[in-house]
Amino acid sequence: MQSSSESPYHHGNLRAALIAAADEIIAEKGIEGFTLREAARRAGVTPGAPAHHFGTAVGLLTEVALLGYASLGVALNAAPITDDPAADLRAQALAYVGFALSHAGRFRLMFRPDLVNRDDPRYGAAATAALAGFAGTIGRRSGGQGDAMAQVFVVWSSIHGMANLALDGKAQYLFNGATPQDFTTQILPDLLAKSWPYGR
Amino acid sequence: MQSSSESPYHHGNLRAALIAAADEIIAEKGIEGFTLREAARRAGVTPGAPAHHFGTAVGLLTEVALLGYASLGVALNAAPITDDPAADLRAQALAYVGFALSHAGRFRLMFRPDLVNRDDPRYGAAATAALAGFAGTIGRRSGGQGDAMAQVFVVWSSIHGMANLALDGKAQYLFNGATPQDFTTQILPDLLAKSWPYGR
DNA sequence: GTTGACATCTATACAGCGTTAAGATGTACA
DNA sequence: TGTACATCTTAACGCTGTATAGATGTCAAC
Repeated sequence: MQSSSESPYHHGNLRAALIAAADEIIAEKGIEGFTLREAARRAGVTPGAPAHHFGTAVGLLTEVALLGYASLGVALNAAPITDDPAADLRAQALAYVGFALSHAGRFRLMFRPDLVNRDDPRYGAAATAALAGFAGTIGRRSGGQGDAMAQVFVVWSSIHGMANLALDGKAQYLFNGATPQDFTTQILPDLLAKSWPYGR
Repeated sequence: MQSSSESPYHHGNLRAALIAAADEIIAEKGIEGFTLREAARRAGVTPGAPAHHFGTAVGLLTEVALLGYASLGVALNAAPITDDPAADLRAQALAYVGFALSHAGRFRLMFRPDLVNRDDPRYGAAATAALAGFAGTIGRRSGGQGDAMAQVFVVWSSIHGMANLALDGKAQYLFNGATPQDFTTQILPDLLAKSWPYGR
C-alpha cells in the first residue's frame, strides 16, 4: 500500500530486491561480509523468505555472480576496437584489473566455486559472453596462428593473475607500497606497455 | 597418561596438534569445509581451547598458510637449476600449478585475505622466501635487463593465473572437459612449451 | 461476486558456528 | 611444600543457514 513503483514485497519484486541487497552488501563489506539474513533484513523480510526464490544462499549469490560477469563484459567492451590489437589488449587488461579492484567483492564472488552454482548453465554462458570480445582481440593479435584455445587461456591467465595479485595486495608489496590508485593509473599501464609480452 | 611420543594434550603439543588437524581438514574438505570446532574435536579438546594458542580462527589458519608457503617453496625448488632458464621456468610453472591442484585447500587458503593475518610479519617473509628461487630463474632468463620487479610480477601473474583458472575448472572448460590429470600431464606442458611466451 | 487454488511471506525452531568469561586442573619453580 | 602460572573445561552468548507449518494476499474460474 505504498505510493508507486517503489512498492515492493508482499507481492512485489522481492527476488530483485534480494539480489540488489546482496550486491550492495558485497560492495560494502566484501564477500566475507555477506549473510543471507542481512540481505533479507535489507529487503525488509524474514530470514525464511529468500528460500522460496533462491533455495539456498548459493542460489542468490549465483544471481549476483551472473550480474558480475555481465558488468565485467561491459567493462571489457567499453574500449573501442582499433586496428592495433596489442593496444586493444592492453586496454582490456587494464579494464579487467580495474574491474577487479573497483568491484572487489563481485569479482571475488565470481571465482568462488563454493558460493556459486557452477552447474547452472547460465554460469558458463555468462563467463563465455563476458570474455567474447576479449577472445576476439586475442585472435586478431595472433592473426589466427597457433592454438586459439591455448592463446586465450594463456592471455586470460596473465590478466587474471595480475588482477588477483593486485587484489591480494601482492602488487603493492612488490612495488614498494604503491597505492591501488598509483598501481592502476601509473604502474600497470607502464608495465603493460613495456614488460608485458602481449602488449606489443 | 598414554604411551610415548603420541601422548598429547593437557600439557602436550596442542598447538601443533591443532595446526595438523586444521591442515588435515582443509586437505579433506577444502577450505570452506574447515571449522575451528572440528579442528578442536580432532585434537580432542573443547571448542574454547584453541583461543589460548591462536586467539581466533584466523590465528590458526595463518599458521597453516605459513606451512603452505613453505611447502610451495619446496615444490618450486625441487627442480634443479640448469643452464636453460626458460626450461627451468617451465618446470617451475608446472610445479606451481601442480601444487595448486594437488593441494587445492592449502593453496586457496594462502590467498584468502579474510582468513589469514597479513599483518603477521612472517606472512610476507614466507611468501618472499617461497618465490625466491622463482625470482632467480626469471632474473637468469632476462639476463638482468628490464625492470626486475615488473618481470617478477608479470611472470608470477601468468603462472598464478593459470593455477587459479585451472583450480576453478576454467581450464577444463576451455579444453573441452579435459580431466585435471590430462591437463597437468599433457595439455599444460605442451602449452608451456609452445604457447607460453616465458617458456622460450 | 464468491470461492478455491496458488504463490508468497511469517513465525518458530533447530543445530551448528566463533568467541568469551569464570573456574578447574595440572606443571614447574621457589 | 607452597605458590604462581599456563593450560584446558564448562557454560553461555549471539549469530548463522535452513526447514517446517501456517498465515496472508492474489488471481483465475465459476
